Amino acid sequence: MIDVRTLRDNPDEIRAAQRRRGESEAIVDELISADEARRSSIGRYEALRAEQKQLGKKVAQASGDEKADLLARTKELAGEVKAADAASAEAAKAFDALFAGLPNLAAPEAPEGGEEDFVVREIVGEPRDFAAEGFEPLDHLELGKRLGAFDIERGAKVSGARFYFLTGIGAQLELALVSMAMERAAAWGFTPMIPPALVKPSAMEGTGFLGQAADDVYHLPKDDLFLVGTSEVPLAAYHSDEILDADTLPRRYAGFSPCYRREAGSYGKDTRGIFRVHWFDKVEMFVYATPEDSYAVHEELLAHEQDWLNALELPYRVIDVAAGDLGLSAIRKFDCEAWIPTQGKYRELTSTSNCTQFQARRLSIRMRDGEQVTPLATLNGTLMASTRTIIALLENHQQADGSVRVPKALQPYLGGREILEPLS
RNA sequence: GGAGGUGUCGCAUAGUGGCCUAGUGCGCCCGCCUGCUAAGCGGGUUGAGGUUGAAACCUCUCGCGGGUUCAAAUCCCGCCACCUCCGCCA
Repeated sequence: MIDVRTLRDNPDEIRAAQRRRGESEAIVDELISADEARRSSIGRYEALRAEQKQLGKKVAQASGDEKADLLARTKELAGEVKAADAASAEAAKAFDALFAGLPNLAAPEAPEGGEEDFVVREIVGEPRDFAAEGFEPLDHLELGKRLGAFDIERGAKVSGARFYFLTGIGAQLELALVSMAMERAAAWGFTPMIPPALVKPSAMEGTGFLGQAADDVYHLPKDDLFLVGTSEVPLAAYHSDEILDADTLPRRYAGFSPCYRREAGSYGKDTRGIFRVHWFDKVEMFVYATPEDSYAVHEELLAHEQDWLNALELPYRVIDVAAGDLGLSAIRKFDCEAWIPTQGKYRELTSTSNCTQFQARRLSIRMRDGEQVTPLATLNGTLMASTRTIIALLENHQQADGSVRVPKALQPYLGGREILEPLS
């Protein structure tokens, strides 16, 4: 959530952000009146409660008729206090429900508009000219079959559509990528983490995934637990209800976990291969920082992501995601999209968001800076999303004979292999 | 899954219905004293919210949520976490 004081003192800033996100401006006025109702009901309750406490002390000292009189008044008061308490709790609940649905502001730098209105920040590398090389590139599914890297049919047999087994070199490739990513992250000052992939509702709610994205989340009703769609969720909740010393910031974590996504509403989209799946594994960077530092940290995360894609020798572009496509929590978001030859387009491989204090307020994560205790900023960024990284590697580094070249930086993690050969 | 125990301020502990506006010790911060340090002395030391120009002030916060009562750290119920034991299990 954003700072309530912004709502009171500067509602136009929120209206402007809502407009740029293509979201309702009317919610601002609803929030303002809900906030007023909430505050006045708190005032009523507190006045009654203060009187009750005062009289309670007198009761203890009084005796005889005096005590009987006081008890009569105080008994009546007890009912009023209870009613006022209930009324203020209800008003608070109404406000909170509305407020929780309000997205973060949008950075002024974020492009205005929807999904298609991103701005290209940078293009790195050049897509290969397969025609010039004299062969038609195979898509990742075909390459995967020849290499024995994954098995879609049996994934569907065992778990359903959009599931797969990574097999043979595919499984080895993932482990190599994970090791390489974790090792690099550790060298950059990130603490390697393997977090739980099953979390309580508060963690899901706090990171903002039960809003617009709720349909995309797996829920286990019997235990009221959620399967995370990214380790951002447990890594953000890791320090919930804590006050961190500002001197210890930024704190950088790199989490490796499975990610589960229902992909509701994506029927018929990206059905071929393992591009869009219900489960994949990912190494995610997560940083707790001061709000002032968050902008620089965001650039740092982007630089790490680019460094990673450079090491894998993939052609890609960086886009500045438009306000309407930021999601609930982010104020700004950069995606790195790798070139997928057989699709003839750039597709998202990594994404980094600055959530400023939005998640920290929901999860109650604060920092102590001298005398001040204030919410801190959280940021996240993908380092290595296994399936899409494997797709990009196979397609971009394929050779005319169906083999795949292993980029130099990855070779040590595959026992020095330079080429992945088709099975037979 | 079953039985029992524990949960109080950063840490340790006191507190069995009103004198708790939660005491004490340690730690920490500020000051005094002192060749320096230590000791000693005095003061401060959870967080959230309301109100205000600001301060004063008020409300909430003794694991969490309900209940009983005029009044709850204290009594009752539910939940959570941790510990011990039994069962099951990678």
